[in-house]
Order: sequence, then structure tokens, then C-alpha cells
Amino acid sequence: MGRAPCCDKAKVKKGTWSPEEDKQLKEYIERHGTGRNWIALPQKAGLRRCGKSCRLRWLNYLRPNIKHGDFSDEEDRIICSLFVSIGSRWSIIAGQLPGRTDNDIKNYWNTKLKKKLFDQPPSHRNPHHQQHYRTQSFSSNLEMAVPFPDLEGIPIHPSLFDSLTPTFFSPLCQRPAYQSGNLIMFGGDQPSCSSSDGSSIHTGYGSEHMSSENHLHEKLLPCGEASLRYEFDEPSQLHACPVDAFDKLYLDSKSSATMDMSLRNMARAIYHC
DNA sequence: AATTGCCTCAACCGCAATATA
DNA sequence: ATATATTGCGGTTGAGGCAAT
Repeated sequence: MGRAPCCDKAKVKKGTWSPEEDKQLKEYIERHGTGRNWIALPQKAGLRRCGKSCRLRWLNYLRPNIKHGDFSDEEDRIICSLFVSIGSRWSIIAGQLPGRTDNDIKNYWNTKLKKKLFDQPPSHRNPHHQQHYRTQSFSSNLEMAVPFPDLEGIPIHPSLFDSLTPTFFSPLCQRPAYQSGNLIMFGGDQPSCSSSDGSSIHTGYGSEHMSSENHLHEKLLPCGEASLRYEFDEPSQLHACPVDAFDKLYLDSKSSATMDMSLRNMARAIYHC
């Protein structure tokens, strides 16, 4: 028996919100608040929408002081540093960027920032090139060692590898990756980054997950305990730790060249192996 | 001008965590 | 302590727009 649906799918409207619906929702919330009950809200507001849909619409688009588009270099830098350190925990990353939503940042990372950082070949519109990228394969027993002097001591979250998987090293996602000194290793007998069911290891935020995640970090990055501990209870603390580490990648504050080059080099090295 | 294919982003889905009865 | 309801989150999808052919 499956989970009960949050609303009657047959009675609720789906798809893009109309300006009238936006107005209706905005006016209702401005007048009455959310009442901490999104399930009941659409009915009270006279909307034929699922409560979750209303919540998403409000949080991502209608609430005041939302910023859209035009991410600044500083925002890029914060997103990258946090992603490298904590992975795809968009809500936490969004917490460090006033006016930005997790959805916006997620989209931005997936569609632009990732490509910008990893300098995806410009031939992506060419089907031949694309096919080449997608089908490039590695020997199942292959072990690679990629030198990254710049990354020594920097905590790299396993999901950084996950995030690259579809485009850059799909075959490698089946293979463990770990850092040894200033080498990032692929293949070999080290423990895998993936959970037993094949899903990413960074799903879940509970303390149990964190301890297992740290355990993985220890395996992945034997580069000092200090860099392995993250305090997730207080998001504001996140800013200092990873950004400090991340700053090691910068020669000066004017340019992101060093960081870009480090990550790009990693992507290139992986790709060209 | 028409077609094809890629990119973007708003929205949905399912699951885990949390709150409440 | 347990069951149920609700919220919050990250992954994924698909419509629409755009560029290349």
C-alpha cells in the first residue's frame, strides 16, 4: 500500500501559475499569513492547487525580496565553496545567499555554474561530440591517479564527483574515488562513495547520516580531522569553515582564476585520462 | 520558413524529518 | 510510545524559447 497523496490529484490544478493565481495567493498570505498549514491554505485562499504547490510558489517567487538571475561573482564563489565542502545541500547554501532560493541555486548550478567551472567543451550542440563524451568508457579495472596539488587539504564533498557523473565520468561513478595525499584516485579497492542501493550517499541530514558521511570523508580525504568536521546545526557557521578552506585556492581576492583552474584542472584531468 | 535539438527554469514528485494527536 | 499529518528537501521532468541547420 502506497503513501496517501497530500491532496486529491483530480481536483487540483497543475502546471504553470497564472498571474491571477499568483495575485490570489499573494493577497491571501499577506492578509492572513500561511497559518503554518499549507495543506489547508489553498482551500481557504480559494485556489485549486495543492498545498505543496502553493508553498513552493510562495517561497520561490511570491514572497518579498526574492532575487532572480544575475548571480554575482561573489555569489558564484560562495556557491562553489559550499558545494565543494557540503555537496548539494541547496537549502543550506541558499541560507548564505539572501534573496536566493534553493531551487534557483540548484538550477543555476546544474545549468550554468557547473559548466562554467568545469569548462564543458563548446561543441555540446554537436551530436557527434556529445556522443563521444557520453560513450567514452574506461576499463573496469582501471585505476587512475590524478595529481591536484592545489586541492591538498581541501575537503571535497563526494557529491562533487556525483555532480560530474553524467557528463564527465559516468563510468567512474561505479568506481570509488578517494584522495591520497595530493592525488585523487579512481578505481582500485577503496570503498565506494555510493550507498549499497546505488543512491548517492549525501541523501539525508540526520546525525546518523552525518556520522556515516564523516566516516566516508575520512576514507575519501585522509587530510586532517579538522577539515572533516562540519557543524550543520548552525548554518551561519558553514560560511566561515568552507570559505576559509576555499580561500586557500585563491591567490588574491580579485580573481577566481586559481579556484577555477583547480576545479577545471580536475575536470580536465578526469576527462582526458 | 521549417525543422531539429539543446538549454533553461518553473514545477512536480517522492522521501525523510518533524510536529501533532 | 505510536500513528498520522505536515513540512522541507533534493532530484527530476517537461514546456517553452532559442539557435543551428
